[in-house]
Parts: sequence; C-alpha cells; structure tokens
Amino acid sequence: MRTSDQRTVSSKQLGAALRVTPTQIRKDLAYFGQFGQPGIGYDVNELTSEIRRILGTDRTWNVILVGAGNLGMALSAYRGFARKGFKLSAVFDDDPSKVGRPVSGVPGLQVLSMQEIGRIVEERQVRLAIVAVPAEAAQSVAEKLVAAGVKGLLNFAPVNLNVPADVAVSAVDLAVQLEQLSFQVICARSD
Amino acid sequence: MRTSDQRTVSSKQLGAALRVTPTQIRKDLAYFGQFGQPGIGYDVNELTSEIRRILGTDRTWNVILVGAGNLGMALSAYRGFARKGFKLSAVFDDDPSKVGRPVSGVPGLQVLSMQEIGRIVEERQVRLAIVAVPAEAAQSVAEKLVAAGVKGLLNFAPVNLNVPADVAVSAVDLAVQLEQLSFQVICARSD
DNA sequence: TTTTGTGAATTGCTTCACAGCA
DNA sequence: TGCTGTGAAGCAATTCACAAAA
Repeated sequence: MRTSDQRTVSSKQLGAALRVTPTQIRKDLAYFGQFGQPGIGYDVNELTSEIRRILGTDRTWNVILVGAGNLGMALSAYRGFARKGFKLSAVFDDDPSKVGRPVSGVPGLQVLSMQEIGRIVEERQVRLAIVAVPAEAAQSVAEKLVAAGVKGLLNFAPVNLNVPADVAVSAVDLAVQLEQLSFQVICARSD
Repeated sequence: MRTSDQRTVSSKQLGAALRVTPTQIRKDLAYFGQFGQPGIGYDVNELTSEIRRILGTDRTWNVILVGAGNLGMALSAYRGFARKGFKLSAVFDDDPSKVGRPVSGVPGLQVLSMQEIGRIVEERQVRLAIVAVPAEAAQSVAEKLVAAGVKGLLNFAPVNLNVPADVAVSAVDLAVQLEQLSFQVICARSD
C-alpha cells in the first residue's frame, strides 16, 4: 500500500476502515458487479460513482419539511443535507403566524402554508418528505403528503404512520434509540 | 384463541403481530429462560416484566442533554421520554445567555452551565447523555461527558465521536436516514 | 387439544483458500 | 508480487418437527 497514490483502494484498506473483513468487502461489491482490478484494487472514483448509482445518491433529491417548530428549524439548519445530495426544497406549517417567515440556514426559503403542498410536490417532483409535527397532527400530514405523490417519509413524530404499501416510512424514535443505548450500557457492564 | 381472555398470549399471536414465525418467538424467548406454559402460552404480565428486566427498561434512567439550541429544545419537549422510563435530568449549554433559562416542557428544569456536568453526573448517577450541539463542539462535549462517567451517548451531531471502548455511541444521522429512504423509494419503483 | 421448548435439518451468511489477472 | 472474484468450507441463525405439559 502506498498512501501517496490513493487513486485506488484495496478491499483490505476498506475493510480496515469499516471494521469488516476484506473478503466481506469483496463479496458485497461483487454482488453488484465487477468493479475491481486484480493486483490493483478498486478505482476510487469509479467505485464512488458506482456506489452512488447503487444507492441512488447520484442524483439530487428534493426534500420537503413539514413542521416549522423547534425540531423543524433544527432540521432545516442541518448542514449534512446538501453534502449528501438532498436539497431542502420547501418548509410547510399550518400555523398562520409562521407562514412567510424566513427559514434560518437556507437563504431564499420561507415557510409556506400547508395548502401549497400539492402544488410544490408536483411542480418540483418531490418524492421525500420529513414529518416534524406534533404526534396528533402526523397522520393527517402523512395523508396529505401521500395524496400529493410523496413516496418516502422520514417521521420524527412518536406515532406509527399508516400509509399505502408503496410508500416507505423511516421512523426516528428517540425512545427506541435510548433503549438500545441503555441495553448496550447494561451489556458492557456485565462483560 | 379467545380474544376476551388476554391474560396469556401465544407465540403464534406474537409472531403474527411482529411479522415473524412463531418458532422464532419461542427460540428467542427460550434463550433467556422458560417463561411460557405448554398448552397455554405466555402470561402477559410476566412476559412484559421479564422483557423489561432483560432490556433494562424496568428501571428509570436519568438522561442529560447537552445543547439548548433548536434541536435541544425540541428534544426536551419530546413526550416519549418518560413513557419509556427515561427522565430528562438536566440540560446544559455553554452559552451564558442560555444558562438559567427554563426548559420548555419540563417544569422545574433550567439550563445549566457546562461546568456543572461533572457534579450532576456524579450526584445523580447519570449514565446516558444526548449530544445536541454543533458538529465542531461535539467531540469536546463527548470527552467531558465520558470523563464525568457517562457510558452511553446519543449523538445528533453529524460527526463521528471518538470514545473509549466501554462507552456506547448511537448516532442519529439525518442524511443516512434520508439515504436509506431514497434507496427504498428506488427499490419500490423497480418492483 | 393447544402450545411450549428443543434437538435435528435446513437455510443463509461469512470466511477460507486459491485460480487468474495486472 | 498484490489483489480480485469466487467455489468450497465453516459457522450461525432460522425453521421443522415432535415429545412433553396443561
């Protein structure tokens, strides 16, 4: 391995970085095709774009956010978005006093009324939405989003969303995260 | 199965609810001991408390929160905490203008200075902490918490925290969640 | 009967080991 | 020599199938 030449990377290096065996890396990558060259390794640029293609991160996804409360504001200020190819396209809230306010951290964006959801989703071909509203409002918001054509929901409300089978939901449940953590802490203690 | 008598539950019922096979349920539960009765099933109360004991959710965990920005405020207002046996015990921030402010949603709590972390962690036997500070501050906050004796970190900052092996870290990475979601949306389309 | 708990069979995943290419 | 891709081996998780208990 020559650290000066990092146009290629070996399964050994990747494995060390990801804490898995080199064979695991090779098996996993081979599943999607043949990217590497024997004796050389994987071309970093080629591998990066292949993985992007596989994961669907080779395109920019328009994302909308519903809920301009504390959580919504924190999320819209989150910098990791753009870096991973997600563009916060619009923010919605049903509180009239919040509509029209600028969105901190995203120049040129202001909070829109919920009635605009349908129009924006269609116009900008939005497929992903973040639900950051109180629990009691989450289901009806989800239904509005699905009706508008959204296919993936990232749900921060502590409720189960009922959606059609062709819509993906990923829930961020703080309590579950903490439970997992407390379980790990117990296990560590009894080692 | 008699729905009127739900003092017991069978592996079949549990499996249907959790979308796994009844055998899986029995194998998993048997790993921790013998809770069930042949011909009857599992006593709901007994099973519940056994699972609580196994997962460590039979006690109340004191949790502290570092960072009283938008995200921190959203998290402290989160209701699911207490329901799952977690008690938000204190909130810290290094911004002097925030110190002393009341914490919305948690009566009797006010934002404390970072210097108090050591004392509070020791006094209240805190083992879990939530890191809700900007990325650039996260590592030093993590080190302070670990030094104070915290054994589990729930990290919302978009950085990898470097901690000793006996400390558990669970990261909530918005970008990763969105990536998974976009992947699912792609897959659904090609079905 | 109904349903558990568990050996045995099976499936699936991971690692080994090596042929073949650069 | 260095490294990939992959068949074969090894291991772990899941499912099957049934004795035993209620």
